[in-house]
Amino acid sequence: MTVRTRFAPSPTGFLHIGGARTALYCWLESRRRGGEFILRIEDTDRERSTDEAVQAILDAMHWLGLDADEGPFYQTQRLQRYKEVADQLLAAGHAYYAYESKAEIEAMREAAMAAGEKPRYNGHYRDRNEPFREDPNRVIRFRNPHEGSVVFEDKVKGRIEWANTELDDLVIFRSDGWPTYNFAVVVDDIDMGITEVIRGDDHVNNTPRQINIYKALGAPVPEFAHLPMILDKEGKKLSKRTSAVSVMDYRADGFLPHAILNYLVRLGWSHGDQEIFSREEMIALFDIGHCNKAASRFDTEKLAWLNQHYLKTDEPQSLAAEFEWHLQRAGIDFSQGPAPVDVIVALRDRVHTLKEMTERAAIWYGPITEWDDKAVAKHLKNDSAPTVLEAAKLLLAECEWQPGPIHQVIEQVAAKLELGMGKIAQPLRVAITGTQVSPSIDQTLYLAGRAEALRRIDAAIAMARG
RNA sequence: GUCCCCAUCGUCUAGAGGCCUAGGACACCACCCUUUCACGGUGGACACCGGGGUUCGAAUCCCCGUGGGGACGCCA
Repeated sequence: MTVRTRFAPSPTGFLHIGGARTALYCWLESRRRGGEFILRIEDTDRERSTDEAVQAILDAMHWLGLDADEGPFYQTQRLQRYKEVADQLLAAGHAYYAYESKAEIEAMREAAMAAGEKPRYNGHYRDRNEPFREDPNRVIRFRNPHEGSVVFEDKVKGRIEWANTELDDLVIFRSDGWPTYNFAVVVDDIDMGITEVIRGDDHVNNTPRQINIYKALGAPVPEFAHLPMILDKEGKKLSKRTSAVSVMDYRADGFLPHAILNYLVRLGWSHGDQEIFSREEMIALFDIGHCNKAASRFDTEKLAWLNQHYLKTDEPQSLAAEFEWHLQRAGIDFSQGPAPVDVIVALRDRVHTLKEMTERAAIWYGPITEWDDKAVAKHLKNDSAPTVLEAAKLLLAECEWQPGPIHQVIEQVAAKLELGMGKIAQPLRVAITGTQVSPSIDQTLYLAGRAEALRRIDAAIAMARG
C-alpha cells in the first residue's frame, strides 16, 4: 500500500515553526517511502479562519519547498460529505441528536469539576432516542463505547492505552451546521486514504476518540505518530510574545529555507552525530520511528550557525535571489554598484543571516551615512595616514581593478613606506566604510568601484588633514 | 481536580544491559592564524532528576517520588 501523509493546518494564523516541522516530517516520511504528501486546510471554524491565513500558509510551504502531491483540499468544500457520513452514523445508532444549550453544558462541566471528576458530557440524550427536530441547540453527538479501552501503537510515543470510560460523547456536528474537528478529520483521512497521521502531540488525547469513530465507520485505522512540542528558549510554549514563531518572520530575519529545514529536522530527530543534511540526505535517512519523545527547545543560535554554514558553502549564485529580496526590502537599489553575488562572497563568512549581510552591504550601494568617531581618530588622524592614502590613491588610479592587483598595490605601499599592513589597510578601510570593520581591504576597495573608492579616499585625506 | 505523555552537558542530541573514566554539535572560555571583523585550527569547562529494586553488571529494565508538558471546547 502506498504511504500517504498529510499536513492539515487550520488557517487561523501564519504557518508557525512547529507547524513547519510537522509539515517537514510528513513530507519526509512520504518522500522516503515513495509515497504521497497531501495538503489539507482545516477551515471548519468559520469564526477564525481567514483567506489571508490560507495564503500565508501556502506561501510559507512554497518558500520552504515542501511541495504537496495533492491539494490543497478545503474542508469547507466537503460539507455534503460530512453530512452524509453523519447520517450514516445516526442511522447505525453510532450517533444521536442532543439539545442542550451551551450554558447547560457549561454547568455540567462545572458540576463535574466540583465533584473532582473530569468535565464531561453526561450522556443525557444518549439513550433517549430523541428524534430530529429544528432547534438552535441541536448538535449530533458520537455514541462512544462505554466498555473496554482503546489501544494504539504510536510511532513516536509507543503504546498508548485509553479507557473508554475516560471518553465522553463528543459533538461531531455543531449547532451551526458545521462538523467538528474530530469528526471531519476522520472522514477526510479515510476519504483521502491517509495511512500515516503525523501531527503534534497536543492531539494524542483526540486519537482514541477518533479511533472509535474509525471503528464505528468500519474503516481501517491509520498509523499515528505524535510529535512532541517545540518550546521556546525558556522552556515555555512558543508564543509570539517571546520569539519569532512565523516561518516568514524567519525569512525576514535573514534565514535560508534549507537552513530552517536542516535545523527543524534535527530538532527531535537525529541520525548519529550528523548535523548537516542536504534535502536528499534528509529524504534518504529520516525515519519517523526514530524521533525523540521529549519536547525540545528552539535555539536560535544553532539555527544561526546552520544558516551561516549554508551561506558559506552554497554556490553564491544560488543565494543571490534571496539576498536581492532582502536588498529590495531594505530599500537598497542594487542596479548600480557591485553585483550582489560579489557582495555575498565578501560577506558570507562574516555574518549569520542575510539580513545582517544586507545591513553591511549598504556601504557599497550608497554614501557613508555615519562615521565612527573612534575609527577616524585612530586611523585617519595620525602621522602616517595622509601619506598612506596619497600613495595608495596614486597606485589605485592605475592598477587593474580586481582584488588581486588591488592587494598588490597595498603591499607595494607598505613596502615603499616601510609600514606594517595594518597601517595601510586601516586608514583605507575607514576611508571606504567609515568604520574599522569590513571584509579584507582589497575586497572592500574592489566592491566600491574605482571611481567611488578614489572619491572616498580624497574625502578621507581631507578629513585626515583637517 | 482528572486523564495522558515525558525526563542524558545551558541547548539539540548519541546511547536498544557490558563497547561509557557517557560521544558529537551549538553556545561559552583559552591559544594559534591574521590588515580589521570574521572564517579556520587546536585545546578546555559542562550532563545520565532523586530513591528503591532486577542483574555478576544499569544512562539503558521495573516501581515509587519529584519536576515538566499536554488535554479535558458546539477550537484545531
